[in-house]
Amino acid sequence: MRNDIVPDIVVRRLPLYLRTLRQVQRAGVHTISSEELAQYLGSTAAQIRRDLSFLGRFGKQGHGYRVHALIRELEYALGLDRTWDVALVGYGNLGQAIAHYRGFEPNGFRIAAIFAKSPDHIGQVVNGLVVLPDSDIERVVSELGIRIGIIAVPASAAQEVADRLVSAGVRAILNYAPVVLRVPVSVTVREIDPISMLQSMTYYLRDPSCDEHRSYADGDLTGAIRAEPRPEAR
Amino acid sequence: MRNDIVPDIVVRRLPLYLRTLRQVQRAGVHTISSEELAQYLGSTAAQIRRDLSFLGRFGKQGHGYRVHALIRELEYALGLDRTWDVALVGYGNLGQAIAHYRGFEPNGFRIAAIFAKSPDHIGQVVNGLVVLPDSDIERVVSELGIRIGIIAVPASAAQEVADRLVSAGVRAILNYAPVVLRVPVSVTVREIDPISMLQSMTYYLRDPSCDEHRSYADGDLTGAIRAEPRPEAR
DNA sequence: TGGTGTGAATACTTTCACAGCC
DNA sequence: GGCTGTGAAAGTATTCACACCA
Repeated sequence: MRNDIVPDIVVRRLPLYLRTLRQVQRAGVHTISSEELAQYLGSTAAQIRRDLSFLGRFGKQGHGYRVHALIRELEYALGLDRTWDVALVGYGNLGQAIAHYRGFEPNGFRIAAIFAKSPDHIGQVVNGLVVLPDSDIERVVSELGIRIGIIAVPASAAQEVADRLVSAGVRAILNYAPVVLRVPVSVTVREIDPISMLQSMTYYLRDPSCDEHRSYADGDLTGAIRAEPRPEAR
Repeated sequence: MRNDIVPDIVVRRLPLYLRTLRQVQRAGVHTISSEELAQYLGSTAAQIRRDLSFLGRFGKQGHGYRVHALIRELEYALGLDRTWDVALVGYGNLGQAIAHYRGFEPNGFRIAAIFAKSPDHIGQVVNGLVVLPDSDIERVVSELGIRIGIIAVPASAAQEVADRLVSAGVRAILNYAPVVLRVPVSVTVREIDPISMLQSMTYYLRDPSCDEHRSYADGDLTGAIRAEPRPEAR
């Protein structure tokens, strides 16, 4: 296992490799080449080989990768050979949708505490979990040793929530609020911002007539996994 | 207005600039320097100046940028000087949460049609909109001239939905399903995948003791807007 | 004086292409 | 023969640093 630092851009792609490998495994595939995997991912064989080489040498020349073994390696590298407790803050529309989402558990994440500010929400029960007042964040999160937080509160409250989570020991935050959070470098933040995504896509939609800067030349696929989807092509 | 092609990575940052500018505008600020804006964004002044220079020369030496004028320029560049109709496909937990989200309209997006597969969902009414059967996608989307789709269906159905949306004329897709969609290059796709985000963050959480590759040297902030948040620091 | 816009330098990422191995 | 792992090249993105300007 090489421990050259793995670039963050590579780390972000690893879960997609994992997801795809699990999929082909379910389909009964035991061995896969970088070329085949690239096909599934809309990526390139070279990129996949390079990315995986940051973690180690898992392939067999002439054969490709053993799907099962590679899944294990990725799970290990990503720290997914265990279950992670998560604290959810916010129980409005979005927070409730997140709390009811059934995709966390099968992927190794468990919502272990839910916090809200509104008295309407506090005390509600979801999946056997009582929604707690946000003033309990510090105590409960640190008592449970939770390292991951999900922020689903309005923008105006997000920074305060982030500060509390961090002071309670959280070191990874999934932020649904449309604000840039200020956190120490020891904390990783990932933003989910549908509005920004829509707003950046409209750049490519404006004015479908004067398209001279978008000359969709080849029949290539989007390749959502590539560094830059380049909807404007070459 | 320069029309050098704007790199996609820059296009993706423009909405964040817009969001921040609107925020400071609400706070009564009329003029802002790249340095101040960078402060708000956890970015750098040079990056902001470079990014904006792809769109034109909007600043005044010695003064900075007029907030109002810059907002207008960004709105124009992003095609946000109008309202965009959006088709939502999927009306499960997630689709319902999206349908009820109040953040689209104030940002220039309007859910103009909702489609579902399940008979339980078809016929329901939200915001005066009847949930239609997904077999209507082609007809309704093309009749309404909708160019933007949101996919909130299970992974197994996502590709088929994408194909239908595209054949109905959609050219931008916000995809909540955990699959890589195959679409023509003329279509832009942005993925929202909380599980992948969590799974990539756990990379930085494994094994808090042997931290030799993470030596959070400086007191820098996360800078979620930078190309690479580099939680592993230098 | 203070801050923009941008060449030039640096840093990072992807792709090419091939030696080496199963 | 077929496919990995990786140097080297090419391509992008960020940062520096400064001429220039209001």
